[in-house]
Amino acid sequence: MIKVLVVDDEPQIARALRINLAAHGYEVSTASDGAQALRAAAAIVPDLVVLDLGLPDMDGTEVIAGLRGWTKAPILVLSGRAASAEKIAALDAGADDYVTKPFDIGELLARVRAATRRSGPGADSPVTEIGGATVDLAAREVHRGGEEIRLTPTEWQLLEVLLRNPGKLVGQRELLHRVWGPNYDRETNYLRQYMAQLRKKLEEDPARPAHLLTEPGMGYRFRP
Amino acid sequence: MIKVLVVDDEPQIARALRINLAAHGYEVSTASDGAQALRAAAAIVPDLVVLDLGLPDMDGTEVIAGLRGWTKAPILVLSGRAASAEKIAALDAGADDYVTKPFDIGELLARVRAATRRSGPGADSPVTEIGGATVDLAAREVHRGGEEIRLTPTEWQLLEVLLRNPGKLVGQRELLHRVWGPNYDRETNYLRQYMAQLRKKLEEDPARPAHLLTEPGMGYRFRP
DNA sequence: GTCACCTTTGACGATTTCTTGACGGCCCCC
DNA sequence: GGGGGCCGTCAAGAAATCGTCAAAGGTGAC
Repeated sequence: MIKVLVVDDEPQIARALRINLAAHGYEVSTASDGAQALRAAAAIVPDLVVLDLGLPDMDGTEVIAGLRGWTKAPILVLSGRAASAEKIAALDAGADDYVTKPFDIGELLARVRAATRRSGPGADSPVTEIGGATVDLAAREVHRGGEEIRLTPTEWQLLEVLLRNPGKLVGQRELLHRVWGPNYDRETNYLRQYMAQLRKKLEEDPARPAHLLTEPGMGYRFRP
Repeated sequence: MIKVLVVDDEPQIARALRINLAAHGYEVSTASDGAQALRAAAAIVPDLVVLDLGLPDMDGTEVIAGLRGWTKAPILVLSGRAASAEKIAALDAGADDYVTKPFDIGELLARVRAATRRSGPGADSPVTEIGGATVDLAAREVHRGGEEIRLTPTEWQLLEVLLRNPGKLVGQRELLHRVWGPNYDRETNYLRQYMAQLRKKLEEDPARPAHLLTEPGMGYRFRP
């Protein structure tokens, strides 16, 4: 089932979207502000995000950037502003479509179909190899030698951020923000703790990691 | 170069699109009716199609269907009709986006960027060449002859400031401020120390630097 | 209430990185 | 020719960071 995350601070609109999307066979989650949206997205890993730009806590483009950091799921932006500059900013931040309110629900559904059609058959099961383990981010599964390995939610989030940036260094501040939230800046002991757990579960030789690498003083890197 | 096929029977609009797209680095072809469009598409295999629905010879959805039969290139539909039924029909026929005329050219370009961004993820981060080494600032990676070279955090910061101002002289005070903070003004020995380390790691002949140059009494300069 | 699991915290050597001081060579100016 | 300033280099102590172990909250299931 296709998972859709609806982000809107107006309960009526959120409710209307939820009902219509659910009626067409989508699995719908909702969030009412930017922080909630980012957390919910990390938790449920949606296939599509419908995002209202008029959120109370964050600028819309920040939310888009936060999502784009780790997911390629289509982002469909709703907004009351029809100004071209707004549209351009949102689209260039990483949004896939921009619909101005008031909108026709039928058209929105068609745009949702168009967006999911592209991304749907494109990616089957993006499995990543780490040491002797295979990681399936979409299915949230890790196997090693036929055995299934369980990861905790925090371990998943951390691993996902790293795997979505293969080869690239991810700063420790960025990791903390993405996994624990914007208020965490210096709790690098969290990173040490969870990186050690991930290595123990995934790496062939946890003491000498070959794929989950430390860049001293900067952050961590996943090497395929 | 990204190839765009513009299909419109109104010469003014087709011309305006061609000029704007070409100005932004796209390779543009044009067609003025549906049959031409399908033939041109088969010939040049575009990466994106901008399609006006009001064609003289065929219905717009037929053109979309004809393209969708063999290509997954994004189709961006232009139309004077704002009716939702039209939009839904076009989107469900296989279009990726639908823009009603009159449209803002900046917005259209943003939608083109959004559409091509999805389909063409073959964008590696830009690398800079220094001596025999390749520096990837985004990934925080340095290679030289297949070997990986490690830089410390301070070395990265210093190198980044220089590389982001290619060819330009950066004063030593500016370097100290950017890397160590606003309280450092005269600690030029830091610069000497770290410039020497960078040269040893990056330059072909560290004693006679070819890219990380000293401007005596002023500062340092990166020469590409 | 108890249990199992996950998250958060604290602390400690081992290692890397940063800072600091000193010395000689070079160039420019006097 | 002499002097001063600036740069490159080397070496060693100080500081920060990392991996690891251990244990204290928290939360939900039963």
